Amino acid sequence: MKMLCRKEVKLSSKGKFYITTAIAYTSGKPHIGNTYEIILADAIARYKKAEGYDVYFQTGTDEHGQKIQEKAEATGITPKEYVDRVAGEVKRIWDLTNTSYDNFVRTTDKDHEKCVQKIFKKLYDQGDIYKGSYEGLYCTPCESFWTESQLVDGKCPDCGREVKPAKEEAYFFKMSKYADRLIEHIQTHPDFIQPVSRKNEMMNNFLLPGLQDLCVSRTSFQWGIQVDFDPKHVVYVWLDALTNYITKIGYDPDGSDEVFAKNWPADLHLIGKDIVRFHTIYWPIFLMALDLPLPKQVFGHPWLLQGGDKMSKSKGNVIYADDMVDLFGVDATRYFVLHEMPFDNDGIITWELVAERFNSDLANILGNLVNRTVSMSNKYFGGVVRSTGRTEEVDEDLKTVVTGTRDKVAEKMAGLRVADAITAVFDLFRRCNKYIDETTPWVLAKDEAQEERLAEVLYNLTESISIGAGLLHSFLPETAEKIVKQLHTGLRNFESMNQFGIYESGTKVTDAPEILFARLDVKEVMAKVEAIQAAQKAEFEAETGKSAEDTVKEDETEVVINLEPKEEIEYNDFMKMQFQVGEILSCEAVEKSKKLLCSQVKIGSQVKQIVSGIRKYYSPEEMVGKKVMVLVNLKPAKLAGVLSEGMLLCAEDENGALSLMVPEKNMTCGAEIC
RNA sequence: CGCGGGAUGGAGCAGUCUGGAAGCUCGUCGGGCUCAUAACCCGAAGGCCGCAGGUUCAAAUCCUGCUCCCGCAACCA
Repeated sequence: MKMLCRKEVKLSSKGKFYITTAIAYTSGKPHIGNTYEIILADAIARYKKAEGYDVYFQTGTDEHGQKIQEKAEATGITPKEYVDRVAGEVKRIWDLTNTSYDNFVRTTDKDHEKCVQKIFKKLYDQGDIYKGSYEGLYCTPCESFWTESQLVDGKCPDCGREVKPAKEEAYFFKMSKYADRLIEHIQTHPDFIQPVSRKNEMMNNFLLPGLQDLCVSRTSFQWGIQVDFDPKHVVYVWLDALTNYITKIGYDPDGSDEVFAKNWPADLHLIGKDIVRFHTIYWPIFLMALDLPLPKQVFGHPWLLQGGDKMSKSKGNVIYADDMVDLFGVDATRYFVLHEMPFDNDGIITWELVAERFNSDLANILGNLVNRTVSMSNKYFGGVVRSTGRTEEVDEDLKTVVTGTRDKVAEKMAGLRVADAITAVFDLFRRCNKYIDETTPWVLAKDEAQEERLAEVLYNLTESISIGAGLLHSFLPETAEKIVKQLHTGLRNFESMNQFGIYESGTKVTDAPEILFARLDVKEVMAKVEAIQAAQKAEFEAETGKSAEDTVKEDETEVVINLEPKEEIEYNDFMKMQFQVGEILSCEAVEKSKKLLCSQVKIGSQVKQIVSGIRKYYSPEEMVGKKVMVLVNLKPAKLAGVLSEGMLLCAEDENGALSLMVPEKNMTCGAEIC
């Protein structure tokens, strides 16, 4: 839902500000980490608007690619149906979090597709894109290319058949042609890549060693934008996705419209740190080739991580914006992601942390402040707030802090330090709480002679809160509006937020103050969280078919694993495999790997070297002396360069944890297992 | 030696580029207050800033080595 109560934009605009988020890949429902990006962009967009910029804010979805084609096939629907569904979901969540984007683009939009085709043609005609071939090892039945290292015993990892060296026709973009220009641009524009640590990463890893030409077409799948002059090719990902930033604001190789002329170049591309490379290398080079100016700034924000565990649906610990909004509300969700995200490092989100933040910051500091202030006005003056001029020295510091907050926020926002900006606003509210303690209105109320002073104190508080609410509006729009509504005033414009005394004296505040954020019982929250997690697990099981029917529903503590049944085998097939008890004589970690252990295993009178991926679960020391189950006649293979002549058998649980299979009674080394 | 990121009081983070008394929020403990949502305000405890060296008058910050974590890559026989 777009915000309605936007203040009329001053004509003295500071100029335009075009901000984009990365478009979300429609391979699944976005979790809170993805949602963070759009909320962050929204806060910046709203803030810039408040400052007087003419803001254009674009987001959307990236809907092409092999993965999506496969997902759709697996679900039994067309790719278009699939992306319609997911894009709808993405948009729903973006709207749920009250983000004020101006344009929601989809890469399946016809005008975008058409424009990408034109761009592709133009780049081809001018020689930046050329036809070449992609070389690798090809498995004909699977229609897949594999690299040497992906092969299993020299054969296709999917079907096990022979592969042969082959070439696939593909179009490539001549990256190297523009590399020098890009390097110079990066070096002469220190703000281009933010934070700076990412800039060094790009220079050292990709630009300085020399850029490879980029493959920009594929023939191995169809779900993409067709290359119109060579229909068996589709345009490959980045040329399709990145160009949304221009195609959807009116770029056209044959002549762009005035919207494009006004907004391009983008002022800020807000993206995740994982795609910095594409936005600071390939994208600028595409733009150079199109003879367009480069975006002014690319900010690669860090990730929001689930504490302890990695987010995974099977564990039921993925946090979605919907659930957060259900439990805490829209603004609390926005507050958490905006306030808790570090600038440079990854941040941590847990339900407990969100609940804690909710209570201490939103309920205690802010909500309670508004409530107690409004209540006192009602109690002592029938709700009328008036300035009497009975100032005292103690007022000065309050006013200094309050009027200084706007510029503090401005300074933080200029550096995209959104978390620090929001902290500055809360410092204002903290100062107000302290002011109440310093002035003790309830004491003044007992002395009739102090009535004028008491009125002034409450006026100062009300005025401070309305300034705070104004500054809060970019971050927590609904809350800010609720506050000024209770104070019976409007949102203040940015210009005047460093001036004290604008709240109209004599205004009557609401006589029924609404609780902005009701304190939460963390235990109750966690009980609801458990229900959410259980539901998520159930959904996962239903989707994957894993243990859905077989798991006894009422016994939730019992976790079982059901596998896809493999095809039935003959006894002879079984007899082909030779299992024996082996004794581990020695064991050491494989140097080049993090997961592998290399064991010398005594089987009968011979000793075999066996490499296993169990380092996470067993130390080399504890391996020694164990009698384990070994598949002996497996064809030897090299792992991380080390020869392995068999396989140690393990059981794997639902979390991927491994346990070696050992004989239940002591067995002689070399005993056959059958 | 695959690439990269990280390690700061119980928790979450700033500070590191541009060396100069170790900071913020939460939690804990003690006190104050009662207008308010058991909220607010004040105070205290709690850190050899991962380890070991080096540069410097001075190092969380710069340099070297090491350990441990986390992504990616590879691989999980």
